[in-house]
Amino acid sequence: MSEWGDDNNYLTFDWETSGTKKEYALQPWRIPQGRAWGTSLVWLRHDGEKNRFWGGVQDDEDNPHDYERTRELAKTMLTMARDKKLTIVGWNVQFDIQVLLGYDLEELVFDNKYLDGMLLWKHYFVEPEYDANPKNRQSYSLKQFVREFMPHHAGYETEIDFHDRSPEARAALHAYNKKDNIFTYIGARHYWNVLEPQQRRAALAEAKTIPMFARANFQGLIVDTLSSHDLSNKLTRDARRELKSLQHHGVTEEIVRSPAKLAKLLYDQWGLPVLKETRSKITGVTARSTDKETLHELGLEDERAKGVRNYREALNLKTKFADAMVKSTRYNGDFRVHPQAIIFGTYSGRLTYASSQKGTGPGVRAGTTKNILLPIGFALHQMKNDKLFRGQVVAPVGFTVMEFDAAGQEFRWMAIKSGDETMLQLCMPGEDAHSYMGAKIAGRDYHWIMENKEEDKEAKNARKSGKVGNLSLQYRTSARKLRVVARSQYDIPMTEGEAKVIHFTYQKTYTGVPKYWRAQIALTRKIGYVETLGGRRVQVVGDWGGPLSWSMESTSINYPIQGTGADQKYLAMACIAPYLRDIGAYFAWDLHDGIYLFVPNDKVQRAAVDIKYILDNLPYKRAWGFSPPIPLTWDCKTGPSWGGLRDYHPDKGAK
DNA sequence: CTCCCTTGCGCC
DNA sequence: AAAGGGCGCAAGGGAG
Repeated sequence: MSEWGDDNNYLTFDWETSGTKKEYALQPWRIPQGRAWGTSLVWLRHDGEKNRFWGGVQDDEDNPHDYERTRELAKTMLTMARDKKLTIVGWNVQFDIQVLLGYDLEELVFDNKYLDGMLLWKHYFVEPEYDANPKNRQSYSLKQFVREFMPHHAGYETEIDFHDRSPEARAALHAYNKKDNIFTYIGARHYWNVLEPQQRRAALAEAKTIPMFARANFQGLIVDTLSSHDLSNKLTRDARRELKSLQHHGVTEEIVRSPAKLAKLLYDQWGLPVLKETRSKITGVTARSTDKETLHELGLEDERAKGVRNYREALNLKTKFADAMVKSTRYNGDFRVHPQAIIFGTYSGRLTYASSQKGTGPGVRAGTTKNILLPIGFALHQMKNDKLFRGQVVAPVGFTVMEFDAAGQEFRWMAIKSGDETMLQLCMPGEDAHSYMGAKIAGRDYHWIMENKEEDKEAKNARKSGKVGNLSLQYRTSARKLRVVARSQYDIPMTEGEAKVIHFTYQKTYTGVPKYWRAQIALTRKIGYVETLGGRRVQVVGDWGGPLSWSMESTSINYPIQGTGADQKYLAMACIAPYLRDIGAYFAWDLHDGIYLFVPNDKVQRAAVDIKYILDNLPYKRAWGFSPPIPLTWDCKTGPSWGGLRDYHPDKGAK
């Protein structure tokens, strides 16, 4: 696919929405509940000469919203697009597709193909965000596009009231919607035309997944709130137990929740040694750290510090991952949570999930309002990897959760990108990279470790060290940091000397990796951007001798690995989409290297084989022009809930 | 009281 | 000199 081509092949569309509360306008899952609805639908075809609009206002004071009438209008659009084989174009079209789903048009939605101007813009220009302040982030909104490219139209959205039902206001809204269509058309065409061919391919693969994400966002996830209550109570008991043994030492909830107060207690009152300080990048102010790693180190010598760590953890987990689930299901009113997948939410192309929407609520003083966060979902990407926590998310009745995860994803892409012969060999069938690294570290025989890793303690520990090394050292981690991670996250005792040995052994074993680091940095400095195997790009420009140089170098190294992982995931989703539709399965959520599906119970056995076959044989050559030198395989797990996933074995599955 | 910034921390 | 990367969310603390 090259230039934009015949304008007649595209159709833009846009919904305006409202609700019984303003905030419901952005929550399409409330449409079936009657709490949200479309107020204006417009679609546009441009024939190269002039704009041809269709659509209409869907409610005002005189003509209240009629679900069936609105549905018929949307159906007309989707049917025409399907029959004429048009590409449907939107701006953040994932949202507008959710509205279509709200009108019960799923079959027609999936009969069509989509393109998204916002997505194309991101593919054209994305930069890493070294500035943590979200206010300074690049906006990719349609309004921002208009401000930048058509400044004479900037501010066309002011004066528009989405919730005023007077016929005059609705007429203005509808006219505004027409403008949105025109700008969407101009923006999408512009960004499509300026993309390089390989960027277009990456964008198209991603665009194919848009309806899958829209459906997942719309449907939400079912929460077993009884489990949530049990978990919440358990965490309350855990916290109380910890506090009981700590309160004689002056610990309170208020102190533990405050880093400043906790530092005073730990270091001034208890007189513990200060192992680490934090320094603000902005003000340069230092503070004595009370983070988890510090508490872990202190806890090796002092039981109280260990207790503080456990106490704080229980408090945090309860709020964020147990109570938040119940709160969200209550807010949504459908016993579901709707964490919203944001396609291309990161500069590396990986997804993010939003758990809340911005809204306003009553202020403390009468007649005032304040900004609040509406709990539409939960922090899916951060959910604790523990059965009790993940078990809260269950499959719908009649369905099974299936997980497919790309085996050793980052290790394999690093092997490919670095071309390191040892790494590549370790990705071949029958090899075990962690045993190999463990053998190198311990000075033992590789096959002895592999064969005895289950029974022999020495072999087991060696492999464990090898695993930490393989997982931690791919991206320039120091020996010191390795030790902290091993001790505080993997619970592996490690001296400074041992950490240095592992650090040294890693670079000695995979000599191609440090070479890749250097080459990648040099290349990026030269051309000013980094590229993935799927053709995705990120701009890296700035002062290579300045304070951001370490970050810029890291982007150069890291992006081809993480970004290619993202490409792989989108390609995987696009390739399994037709099969999922065939068997009545659907995409549920994503976790970077894992794809989670809801599959009808009686189709699980077949799907385990068929989907794995598709995924193990993805068309990298056709899609990216790249032939992997090693197998890129996927593992399959199944279960009744996220927390209940087990490795799938065809023999057991058949019983 | 509200808003903004920082710290800490969950995941891959 | 030393430095894994990518995120979003909860909570405290201080400015206004």
